[in-house]
Amino acid sequence: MSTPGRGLHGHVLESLGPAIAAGEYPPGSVLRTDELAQRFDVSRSVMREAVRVLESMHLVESRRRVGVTVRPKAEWNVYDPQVIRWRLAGADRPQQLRSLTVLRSAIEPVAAGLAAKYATADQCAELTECALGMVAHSRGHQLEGYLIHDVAFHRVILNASGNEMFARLGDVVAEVLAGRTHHEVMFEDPDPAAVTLHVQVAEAVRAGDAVRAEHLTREITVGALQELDILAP
Amino acid sequence: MSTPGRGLHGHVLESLGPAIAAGEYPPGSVLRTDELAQRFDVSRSVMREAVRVLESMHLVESRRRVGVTVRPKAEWNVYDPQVIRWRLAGADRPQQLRSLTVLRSAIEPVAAGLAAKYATADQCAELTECALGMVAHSRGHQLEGYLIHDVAFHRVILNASGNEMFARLGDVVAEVLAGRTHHEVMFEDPDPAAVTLHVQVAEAVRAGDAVRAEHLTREITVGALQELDILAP
DNA sequence: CGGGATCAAAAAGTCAGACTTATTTGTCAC
DNA sequence: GTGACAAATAAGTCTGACTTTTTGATCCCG
Repeated sequence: MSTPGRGLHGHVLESLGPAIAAGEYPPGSVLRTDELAQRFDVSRSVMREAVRVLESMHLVESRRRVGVTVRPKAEWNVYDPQVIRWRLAGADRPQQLRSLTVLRSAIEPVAAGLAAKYATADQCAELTECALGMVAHSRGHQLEGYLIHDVAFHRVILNASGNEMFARLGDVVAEVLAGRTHHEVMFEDPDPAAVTLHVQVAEAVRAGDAVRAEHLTREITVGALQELDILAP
Repeated sequence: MSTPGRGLHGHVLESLGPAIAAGEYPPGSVLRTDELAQRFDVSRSVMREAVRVLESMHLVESRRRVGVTVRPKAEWNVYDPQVIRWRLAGADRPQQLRSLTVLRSAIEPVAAGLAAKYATADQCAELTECALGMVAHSRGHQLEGYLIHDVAFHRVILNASGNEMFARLGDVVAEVLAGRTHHEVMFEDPDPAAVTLHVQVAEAVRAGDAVRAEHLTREITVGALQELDILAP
């Protein structure tokens, strides 16, 4: 999506990264650089660069006389967009989508509250535009058009929060929303209640009503949690 | 803290990474691999590995015939623990601490609510132990002892939430709390109200009262925001 | 039989040099 | 001015030799 396999080492990463992220190599598995270089038909230099990148993501650890060992999932840099993409592309997809949705449910309401305080006039306008776009595509199986505006809406909220950490979650939210539309069962038009909520959030942000924007966004994320059957007994 | 400069390329990273993270090279600055290799007195192979790591963090972009260009801060992988550490070590420290504290204020209350539902008996016991440790070190300038138990407390909450994304923020929270104790003005004993809140959170989690755990934790994070003068007009 | 020192093998780490390739920039003709 | 072509440049790649660390086995001695 953003960083295709640029260069040979990138090509290797796109093959090896998803495999590790999918758990094909159990934690503690040992790989050898030379063997990998042969397998992917690249020089050791290239293979070493790829291993360095995997190491920086905490997916593997390289030690002398031992080799390249796969680290347990609990140590991975799970916020690395590349790792997230790799996990979403493999067997870990369901769990990844669930944990990301819970993350969204924590972040987005707070971000919306901040956006109500700090959003610029341009951002307010863009937000309203997105909400109207969602309304326009909410009926008649225009799921792709709806998705585009939905993603844009949440990106604007996260950016307008003024918090750099929130802003960088835009890509993650985009992946979750896209995943929901493309992979999960989504034959019907989006829930009208959700569409209304987005419009109301845009209004609240424009009005500078932080409490209301946060509350409404929380309702949106609760809906997202319910879609994945993440509920409290 | 966790990954000291292992190997030559790690040594280079520990020097170059903080410099870039501190903004010493404005976005768009162009570095050349050969020149860097000379400057750090390493071979090009080693320098290339270091550049690859910086590239995977989205701190720089390497392009043929151009060189290694520094990317704008908005594109950095700001959730990479290494990047966070580098930024905390440099001129960006205040802004980084603020944005991380806002992040905490979004995540931790939700995590505490989930912990109330999913915490094991062991985790509840550990939580109580941490809270008691905080009480024990809350008076008489035992800041270091207090910090240790404070960090452990929040780690347990994040782990007990059962969400892998939350769990991986333990290190970040530890950095923030340590930073507050060590760098900011912290001559006095911790706020007694905050200590009480931690004890109450432990109780709520043990009792399985998610709403109460979330609400109490929100009070704790509001206090943290106030310490940094992050308030709403 | 146990324990510590020593030694050998294994794999990553490092370096140097030659070569390839893509990209930019400048130039020249049209 | 515009288009094509050529030169310069810096990253990218490969190879081979060498070093260093770590492990694990062996051997000697108590």
